[in-house]
Amino acid sequence: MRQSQLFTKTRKDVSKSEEATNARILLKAGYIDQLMAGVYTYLPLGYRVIRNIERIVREEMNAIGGQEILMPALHPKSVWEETGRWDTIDVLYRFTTHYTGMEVALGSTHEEIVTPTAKKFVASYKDLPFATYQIQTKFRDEKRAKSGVLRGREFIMKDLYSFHTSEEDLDAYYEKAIEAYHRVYKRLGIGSTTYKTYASGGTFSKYSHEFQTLSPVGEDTVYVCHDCKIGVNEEIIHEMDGCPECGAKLEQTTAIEAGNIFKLKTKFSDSFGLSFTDKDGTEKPVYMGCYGIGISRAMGVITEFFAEGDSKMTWPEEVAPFKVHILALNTDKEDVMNTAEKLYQDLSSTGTEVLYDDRDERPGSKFSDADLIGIPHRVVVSSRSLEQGGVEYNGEVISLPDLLTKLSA
RNA sequence: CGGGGAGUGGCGCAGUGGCUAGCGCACCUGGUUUGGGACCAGGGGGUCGCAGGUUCAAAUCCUGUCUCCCCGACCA
Repeated sequence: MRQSQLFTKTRKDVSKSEEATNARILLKAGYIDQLMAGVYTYLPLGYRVIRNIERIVREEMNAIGGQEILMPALHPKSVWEETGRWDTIDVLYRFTTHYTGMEVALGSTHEEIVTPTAKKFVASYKDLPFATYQIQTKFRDEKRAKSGVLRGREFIMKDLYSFHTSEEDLDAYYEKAIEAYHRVYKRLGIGSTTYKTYASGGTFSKYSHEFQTLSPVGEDTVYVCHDCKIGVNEEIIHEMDGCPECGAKLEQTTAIEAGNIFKLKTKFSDSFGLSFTDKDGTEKPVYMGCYGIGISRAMGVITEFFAEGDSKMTWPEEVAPFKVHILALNTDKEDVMNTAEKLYQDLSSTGTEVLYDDRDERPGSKFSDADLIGIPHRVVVSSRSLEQGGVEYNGEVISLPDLLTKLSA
């Protein structure tokens, strides 16, 4: 894309009252725009990041058999009454419609929706197991939205639900999901600091698991073993005598919750009467699991991890809005513009995603904007580089053919 | 929801009762510039969050209200 055509611009300043690094970087770089507390528009650059995160998550969910669907965000009161959660989830947006006086909710999670749907298709052990997921906007009436996109009232989330004939089958799938989650975080660039963390199982089971990205700005306190890359959530630390995997002493730190997986077992199956007839002819409840990843929060976590101050950022390759950023420095020089244009065309024709800064701006502005936007590969085309026989990449001048070989998709 | 801070051109800010509300950035016109956010000259853009009150006079004082940010509590 030609940067001159991008309708957003970078901003030199954002309000000093906004302290969160992810918010400052993403606002300054023109990735997001705030509508109200905890509610943001994803602008072209930001939405490209969101779609890249979604793509990675989709690929890994598909790899463990997840079938993608899209459920409603608008829910009738009745399904939430079935589980008794209409009155107990305080973050649930509830309201009465104007015309019909019907009471409805905006979805904060979707067990109440997916379970009745599954019931319509599950009758026999032959119909199980399966897993289905969606990537959708969730609504949660947080008492206090904060930290930029890390805790919003409206956010994008992937939620996968699995359905099984037995607890053993659920357990086996749960382990597969853990591996898939590790692959997701690795591809997001935060694999090395995202630890599987033991957390309270709530009413469902002994433990659930979170995926916690270690961060000084994290709002969760976790106790970690760096050798095993395992953590223990604050709420259950009293039950642990050390690392649950190797027994070593745990170190206290802060982290951002990047994912959360639960064994729901039969809690929701029981509420909705989701059962199947087994081989022996007896009726049994379906075992369920649920597995969440905050997509928009992941964008914030990645920003926090890769930002340097609030003016410099480098996106990991797979999530970056573009792979290559071409800066044409001397816009009044025909040979510079011709070379940059050819490079832009050649790279684009191989499928490489390129942001081409063709704007009539001074070099300083272009460098500053590029630092902020954070595209991982930067190519500088200038009179100086052409005199030296090529373009600049990674601090050295290389020829166009060599560059194309390196950066072509 | 408790505590704190803040709402003033598009953005960031200054302005503690008294001229026609300023500054930087951005924007428009002309010119000079071009390797780390250029410079000169000229120009446009504001019911000072909203509502009420006090006063000869309110961005400024008082009351209410809305909103944003931070801390805490909360976070199926």
